[in-house]
Amino acid sequence: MAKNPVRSARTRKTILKAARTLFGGAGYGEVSTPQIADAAGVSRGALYHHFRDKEAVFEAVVEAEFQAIAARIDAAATAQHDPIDDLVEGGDAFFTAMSDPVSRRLLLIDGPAILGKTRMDALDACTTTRTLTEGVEAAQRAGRLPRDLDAAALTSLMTGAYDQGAIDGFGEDESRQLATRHAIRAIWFGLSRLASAHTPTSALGKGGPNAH
Amino acid sequence: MAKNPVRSARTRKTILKAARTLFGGAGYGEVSTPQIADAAGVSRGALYHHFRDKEAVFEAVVEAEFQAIAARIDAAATAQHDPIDDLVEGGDAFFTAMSDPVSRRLLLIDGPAILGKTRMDALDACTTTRTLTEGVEAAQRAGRLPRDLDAAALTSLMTGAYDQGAIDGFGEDESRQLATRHAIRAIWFGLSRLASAHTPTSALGKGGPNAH
DNA sequence: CTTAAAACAAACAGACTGTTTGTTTGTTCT
DNA sequence: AGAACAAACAAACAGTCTGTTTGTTTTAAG
Repeated sequence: MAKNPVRSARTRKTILKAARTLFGGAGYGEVSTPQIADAAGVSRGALYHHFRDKEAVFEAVVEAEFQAIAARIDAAATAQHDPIDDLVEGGDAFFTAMSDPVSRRLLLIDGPAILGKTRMDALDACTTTRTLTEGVEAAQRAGRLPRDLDAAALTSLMTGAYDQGAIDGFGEDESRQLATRHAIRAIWFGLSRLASAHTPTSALGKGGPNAH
Repeated sequence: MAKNPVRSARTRKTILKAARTLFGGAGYGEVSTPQIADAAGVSRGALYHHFRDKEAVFEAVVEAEFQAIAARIDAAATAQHDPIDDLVEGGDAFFTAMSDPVSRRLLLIDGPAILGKTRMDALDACTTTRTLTEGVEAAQRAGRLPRDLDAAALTSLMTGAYDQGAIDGFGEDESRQLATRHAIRAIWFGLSRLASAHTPTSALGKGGPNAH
């Protein structure tokens, strides 16, 4: 299939590097294939030799970005004693990784719009979401998160919270970043309180403080 | 400015209706201005007479969508005794409104990517986000949410949770929708537990169950 | 050294965007 | 009512982009 794998890999990498900067800076719709080819120092023909179309270039960029982020999260994952602490730890690593505006644009803004939920989930399933899902399930098994909550639904909600927190909170100053980290910690610990109190969460609501 | 306001409003509305269906169905990038003009039964000239460019059409569609959703949420907002119940109520109305896949695509997927955070926030500030922000601040004043949490940061996180919950949970079956509503209720009640317990949230973490 | 396939370059066809130029419709003032 | 004028709409145009096709260079294998 590959007659000259070393050259192929080199130009492919060059194209992806240029594309990442452009897509992450201006957004998918504002970047043209001539721009990418010029920035990479290759012809448009070369680009279309290595990638089916513009969207395939973007998808490859996003996939690489996911893997890079996942690697950084895994590197920061030092197993704590408490599964809740593990979740907080992983989330903090995610936030730190998302300090890069290019990563934010690629993974959180343009990715879902261009590739769609299905393909984004497929790319994400093996990386950042996996960490969160496993963490939630482990915490439920340990009784540190309410067992009657649907793990997939909760994971989805918390993913959204992390993503939005990164978008809104990490283009800003340091104090806002701390406030974001603090708030998400509070969400985890609040849920953990519900698990400690032996009240089914379905019995909650429609009452004053500490209704029972 | 408008010499013939009745005709103007009529065609503008026709264009927006056609554009909403197309944008909400196929996505901004896959819809062309000839398509919109054809679907609306007008010429492309008419379209560009009423709107500066394709993006302006999309922005108008999103703005109208925001207002429609906000109206539905306000209509469902029956002030409860407890501010937490108010928050849950408003969120449920949001989820119900987001059962429409067109709304989801416009407001949650394409909107942020095409218009960007700044313009989306400007459109959202007077509608759905306002409800949530006010609810959070009211709950904090009432001591039903931890006062040491940054209201803006928490609102941002919960907005993300609601958005992702709508995207992931409301294209699916009924049981998943219930699980999503249940999980977000648990988040609110968990936070409310932290406020009831007189523990500063900053003191939480790095400990077993009910550490103190 | 020859050769065949991969890697790359360049030219091309179709489509789309935004602008310009021209025509119709409706209002307003006398 | 009729002239004058501006908004509303239609159609043609220029420039750009995407994806394909055709042609050239490079490189590994025989």
